[in-house]
Amino acid sequence: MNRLCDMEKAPLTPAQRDVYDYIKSCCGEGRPPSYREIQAHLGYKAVGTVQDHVKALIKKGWLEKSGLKKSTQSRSLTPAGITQAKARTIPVYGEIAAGTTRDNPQIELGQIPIAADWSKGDCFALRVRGNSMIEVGIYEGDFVVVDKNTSVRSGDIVVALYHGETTVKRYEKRKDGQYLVPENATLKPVKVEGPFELQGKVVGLQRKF
Amino acid sequence: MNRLCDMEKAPLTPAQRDVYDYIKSCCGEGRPPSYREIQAHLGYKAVGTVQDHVKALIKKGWLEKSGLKKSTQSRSLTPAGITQAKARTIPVYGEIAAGTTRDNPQIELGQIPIAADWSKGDCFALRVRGNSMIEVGIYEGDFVVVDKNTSVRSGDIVVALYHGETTVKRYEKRKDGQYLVPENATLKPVKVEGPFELQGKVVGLQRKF
DNA sequence: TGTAATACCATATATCTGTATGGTTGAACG
DNA sequence: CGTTCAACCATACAGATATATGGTATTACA
Repeated sequence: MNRLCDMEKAPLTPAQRDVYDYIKSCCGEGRPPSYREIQAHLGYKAVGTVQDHVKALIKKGWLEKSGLKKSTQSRSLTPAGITQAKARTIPVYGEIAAGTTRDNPQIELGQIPIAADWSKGDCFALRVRGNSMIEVGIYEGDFVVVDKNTSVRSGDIVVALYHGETTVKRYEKRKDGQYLVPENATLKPVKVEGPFELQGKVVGLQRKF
Repeated sequence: MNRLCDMEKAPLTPAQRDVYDYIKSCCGEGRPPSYREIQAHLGYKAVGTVQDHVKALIKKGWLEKSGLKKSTQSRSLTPAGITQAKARTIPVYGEIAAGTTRDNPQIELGQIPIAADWSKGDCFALRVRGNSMIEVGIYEGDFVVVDKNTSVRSGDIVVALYHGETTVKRYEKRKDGQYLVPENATLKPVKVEGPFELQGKVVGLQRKF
């Protein structure tokens, strides 16, 4: 299989790839490694060996030093191209519980990045349960990105809290009241009666296969 | 609107929240800060102040030290309980042209962020055209995230270049040959004959509403 | 009044970390 | 043959880093 991008980078030697892979994996798990951690992991007997490889990797454009100042360069090695550019991270909730009071808190499952241009406002992500929206391509397990502050109009897909349950539905304002409409032929629209809360408008979706 | 998260932990004092927020933001941008970086950022005149707050944050369960050994604890402070999402930007191609040579380069439409844990390998995003995969929730206009290096197995959703066209399909290896199978009842599987190329495996999807 | 908690400051130190310097070995190349 | 280069090893050191110790001032509380 040919390579479609990253052609500008010079190819790596096996030893260099080992070093690069380890640095990359460390960064993915939290923080960049120190030179001596790389040394230990790959079984070298000298730091200088790591220095040589890192120097080569930087020269070839595979690594960058995030440390701006010379004074704070400890653990600053990161793979080039992994940037925070125009991304922002938002919290992921497994479930939006009723009330959301101090006694009934939200559980944050993690953080996911979204493109900054998806929304300017206050957002969160919600893991979708159920198949009520499969006809618009929203599946169980997907993460919907929800904007809390955008005003909701009739026809928008929303996250609503109703009868103590959080659901993703299409919101419709009809003559005889408000409706939460599923996009699944086997389910029927629900007329909203009593208290309910619009948690926000769905502005995006992410799915991991 | 009310706050949806982080209520289960003991509440933070304003000073503690400042420290926590800074650590969290640093982790999102690449690497955890050192005590002295926290000190400088918040304008303290002593490291001990930071020590006190960090100690309190750990005790209350807001922070964790990822450094397992006592010997390597530099820059090991990370928010507890949440897997810090590393954002990674990948190029978006509108179309994957045949050949992909130096004379026929890829046109990069932009960059989008993905969670770094989606894939370790070389990735790109592709804007989906057509409705051949609507039954697995891939719609026109969606961005599929494609991993170039992951090995493709029968049954995977792939991006393939065939007859000069780039398509998203399910790849199947049958007794009588290779097939590109659409997930749309109105379309039929295509048996691959002649040259074709697997551009990569679809590992994720993003949609903007 | 005593005591505990918060929020600071000042100083000291063992260890970690990046970097510099110089050397060895073996393969590739003209 | 000499040269280059990748891939190592050994040692040294200035500055960064986490940590420990011991302060002061304020507030809250019983």
